[in-house]
Amino acid sequence: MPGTRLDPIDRKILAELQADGRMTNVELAKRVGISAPPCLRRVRTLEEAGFIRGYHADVDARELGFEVQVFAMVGLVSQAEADLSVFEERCRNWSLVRECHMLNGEVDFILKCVAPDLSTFQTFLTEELTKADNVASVKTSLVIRGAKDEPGVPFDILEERLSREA
Amino acid sequence: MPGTRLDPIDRKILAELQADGRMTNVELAKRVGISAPPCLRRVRTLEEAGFIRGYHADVDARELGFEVQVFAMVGLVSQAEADLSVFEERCRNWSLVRECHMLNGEVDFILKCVAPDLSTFQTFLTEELTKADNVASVKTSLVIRGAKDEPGVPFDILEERLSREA
DNA sequence: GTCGCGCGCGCAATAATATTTCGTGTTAGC
DNA sequence: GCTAACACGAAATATTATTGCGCGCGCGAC
Repeated sequence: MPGTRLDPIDRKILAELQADGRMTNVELAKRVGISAPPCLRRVRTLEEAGFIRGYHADVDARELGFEVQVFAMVGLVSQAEADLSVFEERCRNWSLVRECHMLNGEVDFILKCVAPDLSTFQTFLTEELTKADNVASVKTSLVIRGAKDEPGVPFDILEERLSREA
Repeated sequence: MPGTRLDPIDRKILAELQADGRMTNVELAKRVGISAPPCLRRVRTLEEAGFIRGYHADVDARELGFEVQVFAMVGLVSQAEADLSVFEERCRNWSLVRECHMLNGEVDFILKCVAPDLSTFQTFLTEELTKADNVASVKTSLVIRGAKDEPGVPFDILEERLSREA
């Protein structure tokens, strides 16, 4: 809701919980400078308003044996809305595919995929992805190494922007 | 540690905490079928062993006014290790850049960026990224819409694979 | 085989945290 | 200036986390 403007305390709460989602409410309250009860109420409100979608443990995929990470650029034959939706739904059902974003430009979709090894991915690629209806082209790139991986919101930019407005 | 093999209960714990990182320990214990104290001990062990890197609230960027998401493919002039490291370090310091992965193939890096609006991103692109030392080429693609975004490990594939081994 | 030994569980007690209840101060609107 | 809505914080209560044992199981030594 754009009408529901957040105050500095709410933004601090979001930033803190983004950094550490299991922080206790008393610790959070201390950090944002209010007492525990109103702090908890704010968190609940933020959750219900959709600012917080959920909480997740960040599990190390590599430690669990998922050695391979691949970006796949997919071009479709038809870009009619119905066909786009069908492809998106298919991506949601492939658990190797962790992300699927529709792009502008020459490529229609970018997929981020994870697999235990290359052969598992290759099987998926040749037997599932490229064979899927409406898929015209697939170009893949293996991730050699990750340099930064911090899903989330850059709160520093948000604060900077807000202070400039004021 | 590849020596430290996880048992089915540990994997269930990881899967549950990935799905809901704020689940109480008693609830988690109930779900994995053991009592609370050993469950908590397992969680702590998994954290210390690095299987769990941390916990994060999933904050809705769009609700906070970050309307623009962009993938940038970056080519460098030099791929010498020292130069790669320099570029990676720079990415870590750009808060617009949330992810940075080194790729094989024609492109050296893929960056996932987030910005409040297009002009903010364009400024970053023209004033920072393309002007940075060693950057040879940048090709950007705007995300039109997201169809799936579930960072994490596909535990169903892990279980399938383990049962096949047995 | 059987005797320990180590490991991991669960019960019970304690400490910490979450959550509810309620009284108070502050502020916007009239 | 008065009132109503709102958000805070103190205190009480309910839940949860955490610690401290004692027990049973499985495994290796003898």
